[in-house]
Amino acid sequence: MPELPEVESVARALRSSLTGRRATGLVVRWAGILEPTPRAVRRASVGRVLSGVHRRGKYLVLTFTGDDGAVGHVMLHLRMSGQLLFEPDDAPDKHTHLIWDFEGRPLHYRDVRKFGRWTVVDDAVNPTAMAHVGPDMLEVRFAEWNKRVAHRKAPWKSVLLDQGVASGIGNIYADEALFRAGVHPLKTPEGTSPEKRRAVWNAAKGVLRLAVKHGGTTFLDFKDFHGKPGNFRRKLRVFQRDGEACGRCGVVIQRVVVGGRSTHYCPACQP
DNA sequence: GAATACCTGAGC
DNA sequence: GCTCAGGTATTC
Repeated sequence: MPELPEVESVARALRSSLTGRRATGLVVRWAGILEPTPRAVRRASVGRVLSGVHRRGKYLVLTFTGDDGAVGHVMLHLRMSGQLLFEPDDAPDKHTHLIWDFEGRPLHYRDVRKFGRWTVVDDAVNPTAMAHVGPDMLEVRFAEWNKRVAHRKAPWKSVLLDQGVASGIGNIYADEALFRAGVHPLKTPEGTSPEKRRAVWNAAKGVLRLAVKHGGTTFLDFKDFHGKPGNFRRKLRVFQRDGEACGRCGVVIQRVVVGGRSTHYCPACQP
């Protein structure tokens, strides 16, 4: 579930609670999460101090520095259901796959669907493994983003979800951004005026920023670092509101499938 | 692009 | 029992 705002909330929590602390142990309960191997992840991190947390789109890179100056980088992607819980009240359950120890303080990684990955990578900011990931949606300027989308013939919905164009938008915020911009999800960037493209860029950044401010959106199981849900859900205008009246115009919100993803829009506000 | 694969759980 | 789910990589 986690999209850019949810991952940003995780990044901030890691920075404030764990940077400067040493990873003193790692219990692996489901090894498929760790790439290329559990041993490699352990070697990159355990015994070293967490010295940096970088985020680009939905990706995090944690940097660990040893007393000898050696450095390891571990890229983390939560995919659909990954959660990081710091000093949780709940005991580990069958979905708790990793238990990190930071000098006596436990950090649990839970992931019901086991899609998330922790991968040893070669750099904090531009790892080879992220070569196909575009600039962060909150960072990219309009001129650069416009260059990347202008000639695309795929539906807007698919282009917003393409992490190679710009990274961070997922299914929820793609629908919300297009609603706010007043653009139909099946229209294409190529067939959209530059002014309207700017409106999409602006709406995407706006909704992401607002969601960051509200701690993200909780649908199924997003929990923040301290086990609390995000409270942006009540701000959603179209996502999973098909069949309801649009809050702006009263017309019934529709659901269609675009690129295999469920897509929600108001046919009147998004012509 | 579309289908499929990776997984488990919720809801019907 | 079947369909769907906030993501992404891979394969026609």
